Amino acid sequence: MRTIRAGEGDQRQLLLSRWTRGFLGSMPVTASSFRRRIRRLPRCLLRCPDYLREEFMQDQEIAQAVAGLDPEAQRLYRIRHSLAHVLAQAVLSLQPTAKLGFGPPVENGFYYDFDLEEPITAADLPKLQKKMKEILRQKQSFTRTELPADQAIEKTTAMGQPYKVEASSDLRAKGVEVISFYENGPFTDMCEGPHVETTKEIPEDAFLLDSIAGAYWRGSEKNKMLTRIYGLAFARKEELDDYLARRKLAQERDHKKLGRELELFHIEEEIGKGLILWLPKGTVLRDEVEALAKEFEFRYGYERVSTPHITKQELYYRSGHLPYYKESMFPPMEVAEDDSRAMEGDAPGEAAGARPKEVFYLKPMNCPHHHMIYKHRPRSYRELPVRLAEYGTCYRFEQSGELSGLLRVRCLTMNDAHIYLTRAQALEEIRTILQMYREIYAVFDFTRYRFRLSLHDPARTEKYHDDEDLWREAEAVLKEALEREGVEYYVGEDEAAFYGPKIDIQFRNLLGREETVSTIQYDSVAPNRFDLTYVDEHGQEERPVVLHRAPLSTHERILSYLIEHYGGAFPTWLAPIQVRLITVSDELLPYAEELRGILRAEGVRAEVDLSPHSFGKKIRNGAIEKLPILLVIGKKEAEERAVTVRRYQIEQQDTMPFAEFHNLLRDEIRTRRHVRPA
RNA sequence: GCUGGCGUAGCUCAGGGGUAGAGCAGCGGUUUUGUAAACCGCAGGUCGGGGGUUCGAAUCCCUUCGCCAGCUCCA
Repeated sequence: MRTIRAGEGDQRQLLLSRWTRGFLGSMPVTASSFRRRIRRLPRCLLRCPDYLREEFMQDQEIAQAVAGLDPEAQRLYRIRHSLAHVLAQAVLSLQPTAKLGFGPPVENGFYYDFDLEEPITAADLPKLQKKMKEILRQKQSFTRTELPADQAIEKTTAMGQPYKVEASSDLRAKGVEVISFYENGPFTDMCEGPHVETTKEIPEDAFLLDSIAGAYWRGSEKNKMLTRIYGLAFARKEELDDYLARRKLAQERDHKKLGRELELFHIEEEIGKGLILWLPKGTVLRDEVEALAKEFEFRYGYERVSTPHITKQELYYRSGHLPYYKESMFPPMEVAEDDSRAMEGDAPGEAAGARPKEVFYLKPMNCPHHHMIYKHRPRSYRELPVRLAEYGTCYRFEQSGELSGLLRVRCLTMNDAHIYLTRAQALEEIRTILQMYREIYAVFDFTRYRFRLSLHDPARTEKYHDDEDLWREAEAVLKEALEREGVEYYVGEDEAAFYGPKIDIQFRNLLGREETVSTIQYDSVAPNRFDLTYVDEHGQEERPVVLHRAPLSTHERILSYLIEHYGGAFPTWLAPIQVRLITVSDELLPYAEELRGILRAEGVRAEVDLSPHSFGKKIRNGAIEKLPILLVIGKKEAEERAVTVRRYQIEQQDTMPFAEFHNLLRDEIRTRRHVRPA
């Protein structure tokens, strides 16, 4: 039985493992489990950048597996890949001097990168698309030719395609002997393939040039930025339409849009980018999520702490954030007692005298503070694990282009905790953390996530600490915890933190983008840097291990997911307004207000609609605001001390005694039950 | 940070050289209503900011800020 293992050292294997482990899952992977999972491979292939795919396809076993993919997936792959060539052909016909980068198939379609003399804008896309359709109608056939690497380099040079020259030279440098070309009509491209036989196979109405964006050549910031044209492509028109409809639906649920419409949060230019103003309703969401976290953490033996937002630079030299992490931190504040009130514009030093200034930073993380709490007195092995939890607010100077709604911000509040324990306790504790994570996810019915074991790359000494023994131990513990808990996971090579490996939980949002939401990190560095100790049963001082964990991420990030996950229609326990009472006429208001009083006395977020609108309008407003429960009160209900319960998007309405409703509601909120349309 | 696109009323959007518009929301009246929009009226904008071209700029040019998408980054 052949076993494919990650991290076999050579570069190719590393690349391979990086892009395939997600689909191969737990390692080592046996041939049988490999075959079982191979069905999921196409997506991986499609998401894999072109230059890595070449590496990827050279693995015999994988290449064969791909060849054995279901014919439909293969066909789609060929269509998308061929459309990329057709796009390049169309671009060249408009701009013969365009230089070609890579043009691979990707999830939902394809792209091609161009170095253009004349910029192309979105307005040019219809023209290009028309040209592509003309090309398709020409029924051009694709023919493959193979050349020895040397000749391939000559050929690409003769073609006047410098990027292809670079790519072919690199392939030769890696020992590739034969390089293939595909020719269709007047167009030739260096390409691994495979392609359709002729453009006839490509349906004219199932693709669409979608967007234009910049992309660095070979994905490196140091290289020139090329123009990338994205296209959507499917095997049938209905699939394209279906995808477009799904995307439109996803856009309707965009947390930025819902955040504005439902008055959850606001970003004010005058306050600063990436700095969120949480409106009253959004603050309820934060508070409820926080209450959930505190409940779990109490149950799992955490103690809460609280730490300041600014701290002297000395702490960050000790932690190693300075100078290493400096570019992600807000610039320092220099303060001297004498000039702390000095106005901007005063001559520097004038008021300060000779007194040395203190330098403060906004904290980018909570860990250093928690470490100081741990070490404020000697610790005994008897009290380990010590679990310190804080919803800590941190400030990070993220690159401006990275900021996006709630997903990437500059002020964030983390569901943070640090666990201090002996090395022997680590495995059990990590298993317990994993259990807690899964319990928490179950509350929200999360399904679009996967676990990633994020390991270090021993070759990148500049990125990681250099104690290989510690790496081995830490990576083994995380891996074993995952396996003992029966968690499906994949391996992310070169995804560790500098201080240790991690288990990251990758969530996929509605538009398919994946982000780390939760994390569990094994820190082998902090204990030394902070000189953390405990006294063991023999009276010896020992180093504890530190685990960082954040199941509920940051308020900002988890709420961006929750808003999209629920499409703004939150379950009752989470909803900013849980119950709105709507009266058929004003004379019933006193009854409604009495019920509201009863509910609010118990902490239920209930309100009476006192607006001057018509009854119908009040119902409509309640629906637009996506409130989970509207209580309709007419004469009939008032006489019987009843209510009519109307739930969001549930047609069936029930009239019941208020007391009965009250019991149901109490239970629904306590158990955090989500009542949804069937 | 880079590339491209976009900034008009609280929101969604029209207007593309000749003094700024609609719907919704808001406010004031009238209406007292049984399940997704009652009626009438009022108010609301340095057209993101700054500079330029022009007799005249929301409109053309430059610059700056912000937003969006992608790329890069993400302890």
